[in-house]
Amino acid sequence: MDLAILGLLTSDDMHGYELKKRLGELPGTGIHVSFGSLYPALARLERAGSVIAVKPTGSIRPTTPMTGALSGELAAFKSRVLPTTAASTVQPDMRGRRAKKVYRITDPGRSRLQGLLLDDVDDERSFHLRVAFAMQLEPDQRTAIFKTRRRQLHDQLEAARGRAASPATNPYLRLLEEHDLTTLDRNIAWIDMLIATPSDGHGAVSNDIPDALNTITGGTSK
Amino acid sequence: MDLAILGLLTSDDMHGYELKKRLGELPGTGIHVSFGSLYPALARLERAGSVIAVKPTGSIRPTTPMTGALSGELAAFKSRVLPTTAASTVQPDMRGRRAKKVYRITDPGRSRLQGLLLDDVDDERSFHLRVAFAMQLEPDQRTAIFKTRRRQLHDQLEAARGRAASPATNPYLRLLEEHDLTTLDRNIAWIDMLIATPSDGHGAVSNDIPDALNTITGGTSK
DNA sequence: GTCATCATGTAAGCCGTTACATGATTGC
DNA sequence: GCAATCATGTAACGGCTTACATGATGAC
Repeated sequence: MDLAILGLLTSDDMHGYELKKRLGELPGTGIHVSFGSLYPALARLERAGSVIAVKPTGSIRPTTPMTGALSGELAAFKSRVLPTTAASTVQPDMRGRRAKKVYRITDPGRSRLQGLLLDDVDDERSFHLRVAFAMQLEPDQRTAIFKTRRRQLHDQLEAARGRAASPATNPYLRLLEEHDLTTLDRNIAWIDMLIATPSDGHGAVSNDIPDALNTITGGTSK
Repeated sequence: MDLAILGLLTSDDMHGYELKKRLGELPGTGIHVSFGSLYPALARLERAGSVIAVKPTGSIRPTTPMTGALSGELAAFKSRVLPTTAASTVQPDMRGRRAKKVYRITDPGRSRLQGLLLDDVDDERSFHLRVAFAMQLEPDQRTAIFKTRRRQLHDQLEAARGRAASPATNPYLRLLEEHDLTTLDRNIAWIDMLIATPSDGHGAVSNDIPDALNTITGGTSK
């Protein structure tokens, strides 16, 4: 949750309502966060200094480095916060709708994001989140995460293959079993592609999965 | 959770510890139920009359390790248990002694299972559970569930396609987007196969279909 | 001037987890 | 007899959801 928020705020300042929308639009997952968890999370992140609220005075991205201590940074931001004036409401739709509370990630927040990205991945959703924000990581960290996830899936596949040896009791269970196996295989191949993709994006293309990579998984019968 | 327990107990009488193992072996999902939720759930189901505890006949227990042929062993185990009647209820916890509690689903429990299976499906996991226990449903109910899920995925796919129109900001986000689209497409095709599969299991064979459907990203007709 | 939408928040509660505590069985 | 595993439970806690409560803004 925190990961998703901080990851999205890396690209743009946003208020809670919009954050929720963007969260739901993240591919690969069916993340639908409710306001009841989103707003408390934002409040918590703000208290922790990972994000700050800026008034929507026309969101000019700061070009100043902001490499100070937390308190210094907060003070700096507070000093540039401007009160909402009649002038700012004169242009209603020029910069999007007027938001009550627009959040911006801080340098400590960026560190927090780094840490969260390096946390153990347990399920598909959290891995997809890591992929979505993979650009925030160093190439070798990225690769390490991909490989760790690859091993997880590989182990699951081994286990599933072992189970699949015994005959399934009914047709739907059998289809589910097969679907599981091919899905695992496919996801492993996808991760191999991720690993082979350089950050500049000029590497492998999705339709071009090398056969060489498939054999690493143990060669799923096709 | 209740669904998974009742579904598994439909095939075999089981005690909690084993239930947990079998739950983890269900294909298509990474269901890892903890004891802390499993045992209270069993107690609740027992209070509700959905399951009853049956006692092992005593002397002989299966001493062979659980690795290997599960069904045969379970059948052998099952033959050694007797239902516990109200009058002859043995209370193993008298004087603080603990005993294995083998649970068996009741007729009310089977009704409960039916109801749970017909509940709204929200995510992948719960749909996979429905597929795993699809044989407990009438063919038309089964088909209705499949089609409902198909429509969900179809809508998601439409939405994802709309989003994919705008250019992805970085290579990993783009790959994630593509993976999402093809995954949705593939899962829809799988559901089509489920719909086309009769309960006797002599219909479509999974190996016939996936290769043809795998590469398509844009062609979910129907 | 009122309705839909945008926008933020709080409270109660469900569902599951980890950590803890205990007892029974098997193998050596 | 002692360790490892099998087996059952309880307690504390955490994350997320639904339902509730409130207010601002723009369209008509």
